[in-house]
Amino acid sequence: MDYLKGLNPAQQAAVMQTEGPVMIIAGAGSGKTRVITMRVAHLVASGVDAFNILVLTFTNKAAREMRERIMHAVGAEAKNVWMGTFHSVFAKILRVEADKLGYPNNFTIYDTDDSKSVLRAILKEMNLDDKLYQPNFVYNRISAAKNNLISWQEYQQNDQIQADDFSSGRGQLGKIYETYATRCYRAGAMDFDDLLFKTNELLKRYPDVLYKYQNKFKYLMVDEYQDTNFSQYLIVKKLAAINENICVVGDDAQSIYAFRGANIQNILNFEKDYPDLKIFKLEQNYRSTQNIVNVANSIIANNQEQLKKNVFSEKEEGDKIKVMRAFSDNEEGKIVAEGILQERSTKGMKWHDFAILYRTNAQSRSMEEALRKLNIPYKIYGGLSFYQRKEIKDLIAYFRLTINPNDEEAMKRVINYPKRGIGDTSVDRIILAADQNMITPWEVIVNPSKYIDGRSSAQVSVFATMIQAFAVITKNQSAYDAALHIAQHSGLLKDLYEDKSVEGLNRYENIQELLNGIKEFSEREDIEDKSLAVFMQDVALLTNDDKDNKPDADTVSLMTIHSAKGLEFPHVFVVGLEENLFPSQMSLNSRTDLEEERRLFYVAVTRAESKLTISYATSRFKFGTLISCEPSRFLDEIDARYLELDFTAKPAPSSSSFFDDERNAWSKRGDTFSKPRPATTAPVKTTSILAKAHVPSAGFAPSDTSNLQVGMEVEHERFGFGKVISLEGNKPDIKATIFFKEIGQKQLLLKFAKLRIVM
DNA sequence: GCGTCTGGACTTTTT
DNA sequence: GTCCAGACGC
Repeated sequence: MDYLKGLNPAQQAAVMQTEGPVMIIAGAGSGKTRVITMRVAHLVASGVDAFNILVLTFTNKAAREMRERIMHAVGAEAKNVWMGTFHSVFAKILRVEADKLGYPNNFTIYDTDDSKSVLRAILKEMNLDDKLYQPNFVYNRISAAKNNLISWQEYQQNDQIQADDFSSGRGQLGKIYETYATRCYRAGAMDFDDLLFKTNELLKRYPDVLYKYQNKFKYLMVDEYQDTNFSQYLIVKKLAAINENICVVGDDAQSIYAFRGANIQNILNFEKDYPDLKIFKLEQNYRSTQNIVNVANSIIANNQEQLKKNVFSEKEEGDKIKVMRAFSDNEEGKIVAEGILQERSTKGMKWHDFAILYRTNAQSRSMEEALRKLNIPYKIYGGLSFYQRKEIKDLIAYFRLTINPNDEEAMKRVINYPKRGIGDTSVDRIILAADQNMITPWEVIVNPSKYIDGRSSAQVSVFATMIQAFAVITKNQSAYDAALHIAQHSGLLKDLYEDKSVEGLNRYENIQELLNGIKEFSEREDIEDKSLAVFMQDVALLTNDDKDNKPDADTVSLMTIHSAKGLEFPHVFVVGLEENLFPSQMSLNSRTDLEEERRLFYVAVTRAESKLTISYATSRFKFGTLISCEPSRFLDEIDARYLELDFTAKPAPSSSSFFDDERNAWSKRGDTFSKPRPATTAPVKTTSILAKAHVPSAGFAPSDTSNLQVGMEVEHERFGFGKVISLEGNKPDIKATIFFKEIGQKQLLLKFAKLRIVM
């Protein structure tokens, strides 16, 4: 019972309660991962076969870390525990059962780019306005439907949905969904949401299959349960239905994926599903100082929807939370970088003790620049992953097509790369012929002369023969030999080799790196089938941190708050605490969204172990223009006694004197952060003299207009002063009718119009 | 069919 | 400010 050592009573109780439904509400930093791993260890130690345990997580990283820790606790037996992300575990099951749903076992997994590309093609074919039907929007709509287990048939038959779509002028969405689903099916492809959607279909249509897995997975555990969507919820519920040995772990306060369909109700309502549920609350935070925990508590207290809990720390009180103000995004970077430099030398800390967390990826730029200037080593997490690089996707597309020749997206990607004289027109003809003859594009490609006229059909045949040859090699040789052969004989390696630019060199190296990765795979002892097809099974599900994973490097970490979930750092900087940025302006329309932003802030704050610094800038570049910013409402929500304000930052010397006015204005302000700033102190933007009817006031700068209200007075660069008469339309496309004193009434799209709010 | 140019969109988060 | 898709010209 070694594993019980060092656990507090609540943690021990949660570990020991192995039978029946269990919910563990785990506050931030309360040793959640430890409890899960020890619980698995305990199950194995008390005689449960590791093969009968399923642990579901949301990220590969969480799964990997947990497996390592369980290995540490119970040894090699840990390998037999089924453990992985929802997507990877059910992809694995679907590979076995795919034929029941009419899919090949070697089905392709379409990533988001593939899905959007399919959608773009469909929108084009249907001749739909891509402003009204933006691929992003359509994708999210279909994704939301799938996550709520609404098939395209149900989508089309649902009166409520249809009414919504028609009233927004997007009546074709149901048809698009249908075509998209059919197209994916034809290509033998599932998108991310399908992996869950189709699993549900499988378990519903085949009770015997359900029964098989219910008996296989006698013990289920779900990490980050607050992030499950309906589709995931139902899979878990079904699998657990016989044994009811289900343990979910989560923290409602850290639910930050509602935008992806996560339903916080899944955790809030868990009790209703399992009346004899045992609930354990882990409330002691072992990570952070009391001040940090208190600040976090005071933030989350502003949310209405939450499970009551009392997170506390018995660590030292710690430093107060420092709030820094900068005058621009660049200056914010500078004071953060300087802060790190100073802290490191005075306290003897390492670079890797620091993390900079931001709301949006775009904010990394100013941070990077500042860090580079001071020669501070850093690493950006998230962002473009290795597998999303163009050259990697190209080579992988060859692999995909070789393994599943019906993979239409892969085909489109490589049929003319490197150039082989099969242009867009030919590709369009191939797809058209496939549609007309009710066959797949690949069937056209293998027999082009039969379906499309002469000119490019010779080249198409050569291409087909090449891919068929790749397929033979892939069947008979190891993953590495096949991959190398494909890279060489497709011409891709040569094409990259000939590009001697810095980026070209880089791309070539990346391909080498991918091939090295495949080589490692080919040399692994623990896998029987070392074919390229097996290597490819998980590739679509891999992300950032699976590659270039060097935890030993001593660097400052930069990442979005979302990707920081589950991590901790001694000193955390949370930057960009400004209205419309954090909380994001997309979240300001509903309480639910705003509460999610607040939980996000909670997550950010609770990453810090001993020191937390928060910063905001009073102006920032957005879409290439300088706008002025208000401090975030979240700052006001923090109990002031935990804060220490540091407004010593000096404006950059190049700035003009208005900054002094600004500073005076700020120093006069009272206890709250968010008092409306006087309009006259807007930062100077040197405007070109396009003014004709109107000369803009000195220091004219566009305000952020996302909160523009009817009745407000505004100034337009050219139209002069006016009053807002009405506002219509939704979020990004709000149209304002403004009556200008000099030129009369005008309608302006807010996202384009550069308006300064006068009052 | 291919290369270059340009207008428009993007900036909320990711398996 | 940057990137990409689509348009245009060769």
